[in-house]
Amino acid sequence: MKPALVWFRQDLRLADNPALAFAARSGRPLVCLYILDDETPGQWAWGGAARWWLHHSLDRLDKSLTRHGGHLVLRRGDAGKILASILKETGAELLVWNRCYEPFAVVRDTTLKKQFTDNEIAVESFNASLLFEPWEIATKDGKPFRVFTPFWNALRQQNEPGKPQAALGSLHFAPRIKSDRLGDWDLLPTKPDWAKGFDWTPGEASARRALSSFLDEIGNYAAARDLPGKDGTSRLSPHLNFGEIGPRQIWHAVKPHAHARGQGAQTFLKELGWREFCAQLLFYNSELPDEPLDKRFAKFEWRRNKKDFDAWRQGRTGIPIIDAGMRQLWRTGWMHNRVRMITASFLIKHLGIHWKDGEEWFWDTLVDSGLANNAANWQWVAGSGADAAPFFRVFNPVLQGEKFDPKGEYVRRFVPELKKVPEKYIHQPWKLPEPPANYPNPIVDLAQGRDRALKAFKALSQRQPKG
DNA sequence: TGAAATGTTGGGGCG
DNA sequence: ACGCCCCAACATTTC
Repeated sequence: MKPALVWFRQDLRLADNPALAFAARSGRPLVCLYILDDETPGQWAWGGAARWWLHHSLDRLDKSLTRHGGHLVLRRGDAGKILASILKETGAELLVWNRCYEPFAVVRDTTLKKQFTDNEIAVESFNASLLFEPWEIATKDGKPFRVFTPFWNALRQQNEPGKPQAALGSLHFAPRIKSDRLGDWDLLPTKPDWAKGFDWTPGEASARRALSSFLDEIGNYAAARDLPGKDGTSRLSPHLNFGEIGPRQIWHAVKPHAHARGQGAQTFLKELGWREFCAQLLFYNSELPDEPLDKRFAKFEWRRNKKDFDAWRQGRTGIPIIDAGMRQLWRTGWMHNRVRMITASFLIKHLGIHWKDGEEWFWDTLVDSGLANNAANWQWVAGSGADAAPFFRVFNPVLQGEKFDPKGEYVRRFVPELKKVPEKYIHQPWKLPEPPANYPNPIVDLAQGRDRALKAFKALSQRQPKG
């Protein structure tokens, strides 16, 4: 029997993997392939931290396949060319994949499906990375939603998302073919090894452990998730980003907790809803990562200030909660969600710097930098996105710090210069009679920054109707 | 998934 | 005892 080619992309798992399951059930010997395609995505090829994750995740996937007697074939370059050559090399007559929803991926995959089908190759694609297809959740007149709450209500009125597929028994594989060596892809940092502080274990098994330990604490999620000094979030995002675990597996594991006391499970399911909402926004608005959804923002005059931007990136703005967040990001490849909102608001509003600059930095430094989430959320903070924060909503990083990191645990963990600052001043050390000499003064006066932002954004909001 | 300014209320001090 | 003022505490409005 001719082989089936399984093209892995953002579904680096064996469980609940409909494409893999379909290929296995076909009875054909399997060729499992991952292509590092940096050409198709253009600017949005995986950033540095995501590449670190990808390296380890591919390594884990290969080991899982090895346990089943197979291996993962690695190739690098334009996906279409590589697929064509492997189809020829192996004689495979069936090609399967799980769908990606980034606009460039949709274009590529649609073209390839037609091209290969025309050449007598059976091509099947599946949904492994969303609860529902973007086109399955629509308004009464069939349009995509622009506001989260009605989107969420519509999602909840659907039948339950499909149950995850049971784990596969045995797999059998086609003879081994040539593969790149993972180490030759240079996905890991070298010069400075900035990933040495990453406290993550990529891979499907680790994803499942993360889910299971999160479920033990999910009752506290509603309140604990806002406290960056606590470990109250699921930390599933990078696992989801590469599909080491699927949203349906998570949904059905969390659902039984949704009737217990406390809002934890419900609140968390809603976060999965935001993920779906972002995916839909990008699916229907291909310009989302690059252009403001609200066209009034197209001519907005952002400040260009390299010095301020560098201070933000490097976590030396002189505002403790901002610096703690930016340093957590650089050191661990991840930032607590509450602090993502605060740091993003500070960059956009207090510093007046373009949200795209922030978006690109997060893209490069986050291990969970999904295109849809990253773009939609930056635009949300900027006020140019869907269901966006109004322009006048400016986070005060001092108040946010006092509210959500009242003892300064989080700040002290990532900003050692402030370790000894008393609680009262931990979020505004410049008010100390003698501020720590090795910690910078604020690069912007918070009241002035807020004022400048309000003026600029107010002028913009009066310009013309939304586009 | 804000913050600050402004308005209102009501208890207590005090003449 | 009463009215006046002060000012938390809370609510509403505005940016």
